[in-house]
Amino acid sequence: MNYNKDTSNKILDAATIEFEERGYSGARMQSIADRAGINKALLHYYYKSKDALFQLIIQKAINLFIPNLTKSFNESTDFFAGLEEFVAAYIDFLIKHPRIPGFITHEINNNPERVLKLFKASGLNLEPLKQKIKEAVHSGLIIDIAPGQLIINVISLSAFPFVAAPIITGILLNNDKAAYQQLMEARKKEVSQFIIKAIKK
Amino acid sequence: MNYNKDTSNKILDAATIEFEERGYSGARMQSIADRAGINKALLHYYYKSKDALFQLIIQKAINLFIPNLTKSFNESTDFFAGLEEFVAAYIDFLIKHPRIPGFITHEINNNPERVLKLFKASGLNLEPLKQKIKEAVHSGLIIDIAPGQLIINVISLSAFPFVAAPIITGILLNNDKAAYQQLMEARKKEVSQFIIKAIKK
DNA sequence: GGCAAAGTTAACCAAATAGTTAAATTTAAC
DNA sequence: GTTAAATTTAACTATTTGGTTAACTTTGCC
Repeated sequence: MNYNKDTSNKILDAATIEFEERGYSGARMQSIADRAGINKALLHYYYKSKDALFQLIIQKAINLFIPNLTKSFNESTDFFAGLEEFVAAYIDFLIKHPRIPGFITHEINNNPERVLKLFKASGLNLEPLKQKIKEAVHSGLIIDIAPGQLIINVISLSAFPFVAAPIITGILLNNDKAAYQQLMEARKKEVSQFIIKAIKK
Repeated sequence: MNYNKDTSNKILDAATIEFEERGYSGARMQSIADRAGINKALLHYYYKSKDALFQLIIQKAINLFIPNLTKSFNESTDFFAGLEEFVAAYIDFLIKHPRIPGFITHEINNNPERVLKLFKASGLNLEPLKQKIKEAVHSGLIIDIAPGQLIINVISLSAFPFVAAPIITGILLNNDKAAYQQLMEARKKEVSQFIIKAIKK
């Protein structure tokens, strides 16, 4: 069995686009082959099945989506600076991969067991982060807020505008895509400021 | 052509569940028939096609999803009270229809033109709300924030935790579904408080 | 019980889909 | 030019899917 690394990557890139755009059910192997500029037989030569390919793609998406939350905060001596840094980096990442949150949330709602297993396999550990939030509360630095709620708020404000991109663009911005991009860029700072103001004592 | 209203509704309910769970591509007419407790031939007798059925379901979902934003705020003399009222009612609605935001965002990313058309057909007009936010900024009641950004933040904080329900339940709450329900109930108040603190001068 | 309305069955259709296979062709390296 | 590696072609398979149809059965009403 021989593989060309270039071809393999072309397939992965094509499959990423296809699965992100259409989800597992809507994606088509022929379409992936077309996108990759190969024939379907070669696609099956390189990747055993649709399912095998999907597994790789969503695993990668999850590993990209899960920011190293604990690292970002643990390395920052200043709670608020760490938050700002995280939000900016995270939104920046999402600007480059705008479809990932929607892809993941759709698939995890379709097959919770399978996708959650991948989340857990990624080694995500939120306890240090929760602890750090608790300490900030305890020390009087921020208001009394449950760590889980704060984490949810941070991710919601960062990710949902990408999930809802067509609505925002179409309804709020009169189909002005450039305006949408500006809005997202602006959120790198606006979201963290919003959050900090909300929690600062 | 004769129709039994009861049967018609059973089909709509079944289709709602099927489309919300699997999306358009993943939904199966046989599955919808099974859920409704009828045979597939009758399903086609009542609804011409998968597409026709889907159109009805997503139209209804959008009409439910779009809260009457302007009404809620226009009727409230107090900006913050109006915000609190809206958030509580909106999250309450989402608790009852937890899959709607994920359904809509997935489908609108799959077929933006079609779904956006439905949004526009729903008569949503955000200008009065934007105006009200501008006035609150101008009068010094709230910080200087772009109306669009505030609207995005309110909807993000309200809706995304439902889109991300399996992640929150599985990762943050150790698969404790009751805890998830409590968390969502708590958000009726926590979200509005978070927002008000973030924007209040 | 009769009859019309509503629903079911069973078989069917065409198209699409993921996947397969062997032979042929092209590419790349020497 | 030769050869091995990589890719393509063309045809195929089995299954699934949305949709159809006519005959039959069940239900509800009078």
